[in-house]
Amino acid sequence: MNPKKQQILNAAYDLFINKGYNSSSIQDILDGAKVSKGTFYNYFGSKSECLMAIMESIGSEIRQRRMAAAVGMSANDPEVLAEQLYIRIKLNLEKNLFALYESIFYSQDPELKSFSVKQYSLEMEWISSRIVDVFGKEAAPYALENAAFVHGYVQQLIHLWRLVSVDNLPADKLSSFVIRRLQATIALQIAAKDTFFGNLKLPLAASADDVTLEELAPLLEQYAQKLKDQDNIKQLAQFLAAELAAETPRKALIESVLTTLANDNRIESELSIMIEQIWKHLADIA
Amino acid sequence: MNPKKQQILNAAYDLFINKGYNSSSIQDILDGAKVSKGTFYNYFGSKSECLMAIMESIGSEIRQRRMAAAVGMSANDPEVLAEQLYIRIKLNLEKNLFALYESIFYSQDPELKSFSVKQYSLEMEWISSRIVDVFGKEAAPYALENAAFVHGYVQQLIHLWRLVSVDNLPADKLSSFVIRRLQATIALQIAAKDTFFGNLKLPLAASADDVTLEELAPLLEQYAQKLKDQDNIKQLAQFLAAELAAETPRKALIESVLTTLANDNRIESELSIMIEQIWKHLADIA
DNA sequence: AATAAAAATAGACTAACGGTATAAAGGTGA
DNA sequence: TCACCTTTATACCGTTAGTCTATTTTTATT
Repeated sequence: MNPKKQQILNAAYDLFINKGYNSSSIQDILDGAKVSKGTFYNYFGSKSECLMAIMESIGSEIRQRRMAAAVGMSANDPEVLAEQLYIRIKLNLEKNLFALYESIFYSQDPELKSFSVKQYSLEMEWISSRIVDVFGKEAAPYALENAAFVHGYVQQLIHLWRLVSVDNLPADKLSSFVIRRLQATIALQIAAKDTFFGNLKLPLAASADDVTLEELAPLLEQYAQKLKDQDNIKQLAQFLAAELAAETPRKALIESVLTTLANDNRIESELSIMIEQIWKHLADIA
Repeated sequence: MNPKKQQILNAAYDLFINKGYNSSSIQDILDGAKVSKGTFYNYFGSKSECLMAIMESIGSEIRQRRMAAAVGMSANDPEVLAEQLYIRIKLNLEKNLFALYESIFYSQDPELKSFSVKQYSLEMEWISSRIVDVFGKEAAPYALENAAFVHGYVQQLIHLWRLVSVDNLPADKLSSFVIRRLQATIALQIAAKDTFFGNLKLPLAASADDVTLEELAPLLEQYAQKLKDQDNIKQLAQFLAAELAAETPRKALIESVLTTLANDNRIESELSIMIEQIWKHLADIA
């Protein structure tokens, strides 16, 4: 990453989380990053594009940490889900991201708007799929609405905590509490067959789930080629691409490389999404 | 209400819900209301003050409709709660208020910020107290966190609905669904004694609940005196104030007047809050 | 090493914003 | 007629996001 660009991102990041997005002017960013306006607009087409780059990198960090938390654990362990939930809460708290998320969720800027819808959909889709992991296939028809349950409950409990207490939010207690409530309610819901969304699915879910490992291999290869030769990640990604395309992919090797990648915090957004998809489809490999 | 002021409010209202608060300029409002800048600043000290006036009147309308929905029904009927929940959802949908709420919830403007915190607290406090109405005193320690449950769940289901379906949101089905899920989960929660907030309460709860009927009477009288003589509401409010201050208040009469007031859609915010408090304390009267 | 092409940079500039100030015009009741 | 208040129009201020252009720096090529 270009150092000037990184300077700008760092300064914008600090300002956005401390002063809020709308209240931070481009001039503030320029002063903070000690660059001029021309430099800023050389790297970002607009203020909102700068914000999106920041959000993208945060999303990437969350995906990466969540993968790291799941490595070597069984997918149906509710405590792993609670831990993964906790990862986002803690990161959001540490970096004061709530205002940031919400200020763009209801933005009028159409680019920001569609970006945030995509981010939101990804998160809901992720929670849904983890709910199916934990509670089994019979929970699938109820997964999406319970993702809403989890996400909404967490959000409101955080809001309320700030009004009722001056102490730091016990994020670990919060996430395990919500998962406990989820376990209690989802069992009853399945028994009662009480559904709101019915068969409705998120539009992106279909397309994202349909990507097979065979299709992923060339995409991964394509991504790897853009990296510099001396980058370790390039080697790993290219090996992974070749192995996925092979007649008989060696599962243990793939798992090993994935684990290494899941613990590398330099992973970019595009790659982290692919890694997650491979991980998801790992069971398909004999 | 002054016609010019009403003109401004109407124009601002239309703009805020269609273009959003931040994207609507004062000039837009002036053009829409066909008034000059001087007139605007004669009635509102700032753009945010104008927004707050709009939010206030919406809040008043919701309180009034919710009271009307509860008149003559028993307070512990879950279907009444579902109906009252539906009232807000429907109004928010009709008037496209979600963007408005969220755009001010995370505002940097300190006045707007504290205003929205107050509005939010009032809503959570209201849901909490209704939960105690419906599920009894044993639900009290869990009321606040289940208010978070209800509010957050509703919010997320609405968000998601817009992503998964092009149809109109079935707001009635949504509210009764959430109340059903609440009934299911809260029983289990009480049995398991699983609490997150514990004894923590919203700070304003204590002060608002402590207002007695005796203290309310002079406040009501004070409010009534500001009204015009020919206003029917003045007569009703003054009668109510006198009756509350009487040695032996006649419950049936008070209830009758409250019912009349609850169905009058001209009621202002300040009065509607008082009416709600009287209604809440009605059981105290012999 | 010299030079040409390309990329990065600084900063002046624009239009629009929220909000203030002021002077003139209009309306109302005594 | 007069005093008083509301409304209007408009000029003005500081600040905003974004554009444009001239200059400097970097890179590639010979």
